[in-house]
Amino acid sequence: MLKKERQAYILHQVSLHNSVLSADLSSSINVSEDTIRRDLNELAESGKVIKVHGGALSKSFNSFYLRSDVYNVTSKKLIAEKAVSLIEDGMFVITGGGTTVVEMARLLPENLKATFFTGSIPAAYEYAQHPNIEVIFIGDKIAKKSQIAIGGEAITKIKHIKADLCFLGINAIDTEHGLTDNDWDIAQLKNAMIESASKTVVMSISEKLNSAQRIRVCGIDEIDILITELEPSHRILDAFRMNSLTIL
Amino acid sequence: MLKKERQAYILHQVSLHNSVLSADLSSSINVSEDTIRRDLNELAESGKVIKVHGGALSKSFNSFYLRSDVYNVTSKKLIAEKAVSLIEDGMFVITGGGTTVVEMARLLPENLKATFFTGSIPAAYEYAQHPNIEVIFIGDKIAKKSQIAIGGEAITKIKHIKADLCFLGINAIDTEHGLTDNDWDIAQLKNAMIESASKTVVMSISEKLNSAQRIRVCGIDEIDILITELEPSHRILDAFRMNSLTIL
DNA sequence: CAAAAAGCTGCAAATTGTCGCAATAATGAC
DNA sequence: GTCATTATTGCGACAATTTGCAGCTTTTTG
Repeated sequence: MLKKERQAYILHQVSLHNSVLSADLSSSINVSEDTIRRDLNELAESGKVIKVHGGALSKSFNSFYLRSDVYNVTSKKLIAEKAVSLIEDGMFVITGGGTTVVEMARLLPENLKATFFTGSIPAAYEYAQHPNIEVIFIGDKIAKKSQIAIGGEAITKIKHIKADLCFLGINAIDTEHGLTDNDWDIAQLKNAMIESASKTVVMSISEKLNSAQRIRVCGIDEIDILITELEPSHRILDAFRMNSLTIL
Repeated sequence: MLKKERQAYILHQVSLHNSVLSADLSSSINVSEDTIRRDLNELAESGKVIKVHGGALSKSFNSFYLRSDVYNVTSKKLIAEKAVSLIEDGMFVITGGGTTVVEMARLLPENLKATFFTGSIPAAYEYAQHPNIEVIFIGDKIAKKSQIAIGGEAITKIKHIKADLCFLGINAIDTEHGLTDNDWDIAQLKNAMIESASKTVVMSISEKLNSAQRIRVCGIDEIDILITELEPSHRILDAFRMNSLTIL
């Protein structure tokens, strides 16, 4: 079998099954795995497949999420960067959904090894792109608006988790009412997450500070760390600092 | 043998087998390999064949494999359309992941009201875009390659579901080995889904018919409906029809 | 962390390709 | 018919490509 012919066969198999193993190919065409590897390298270099340990993947498979964020991206990136610095190797982290969390997911350093729990589809998708992170999806009925799993099932599952950190993007926070939200199910979920984690980190752009919504998630005293896009010393944050929150 | 005659013979062989080896030609026409090479060079220069190390390939050879990408999309759409026609209002449907399933998700009619269970992130994302569909995500550890939840947790959850229909995109199927896959976890998952549903529908482009992978998912008798891009009466499908599968 | 699997590097053997050259066949002019 | 010219072919030496193997490193997995 000619080299090109073999590579064409490999491409064909990849497009057929979305992935191939070097060992399978080797035995089905009767050439050494070295040869297959060299073929895969060439195909990967010319961009026809994506090479992975042990085989190759179809290129078209992984790209269904378009990055179409618009609003407050730079603030959210700033927040996300501060958030990432809190995560250490080996940690169990539970996170909600929302754009800030997704932004954080994208900024996780490549070599970080940790386990992430989430019920948010976009967040889970981002975590799954990361090479060293274990992703556990907390399933239940999916709320359309927020693309997050809500319901008793999810809450029970969350209660069985003991995480080191909980990251939440939030809708409203003030020192009087604490953390509030406008969706009952989401509020329950966030509450459960907070109770399951040793430390709770809330992330918010400064606009949302000192505002309140209808439904209470938890009191200010259950939150440990507050991250905004501002300097930690900014005076808007004074009130929170006085409630013994750590400000980043 | 005249030069032109020889080249015509070579062209004939190429169109017949899609590829030729210089050594084979040399021995079958009794000329030196040098001569063959010179012929191949000329044929390649005038664009009649594609020359490669050791021989030559038919020009249509490459486009045959390149076309298959595009061509597969349309077949997958065809398959998805047939699949959609099986779903009725009020049904409980459980589905796997994979491109065919995602394609089906995109084609669900706007007014359809049904409940969908899945553990696939891309599929759940698509279902969640639909206005009238309830989406239940079956959570567990996410397998990176396939973006699908796998593990005992997911399987237990699936076993508690009683669905009307199960849709699976598949890797390989034949009448002898039944449904087979190349990933152990995915195979377990598919098996659980099949057992939880009254009717199982498998979707496959015809190229995957009559092929087998390493791990068995279930026997052919546990499958009810087979959908391919072909006409149901196509003779490739005869073997499956004889196993009392409904073919669409 | 240790065993197993996969990958990489350098190397040697085999195959294939190229170039120049000479022998031969074909062609056309005389 | 003869001769010169040209095209074609095969040969030998050398270059390039391809492939498998052994030893070692990296990655994965339990």
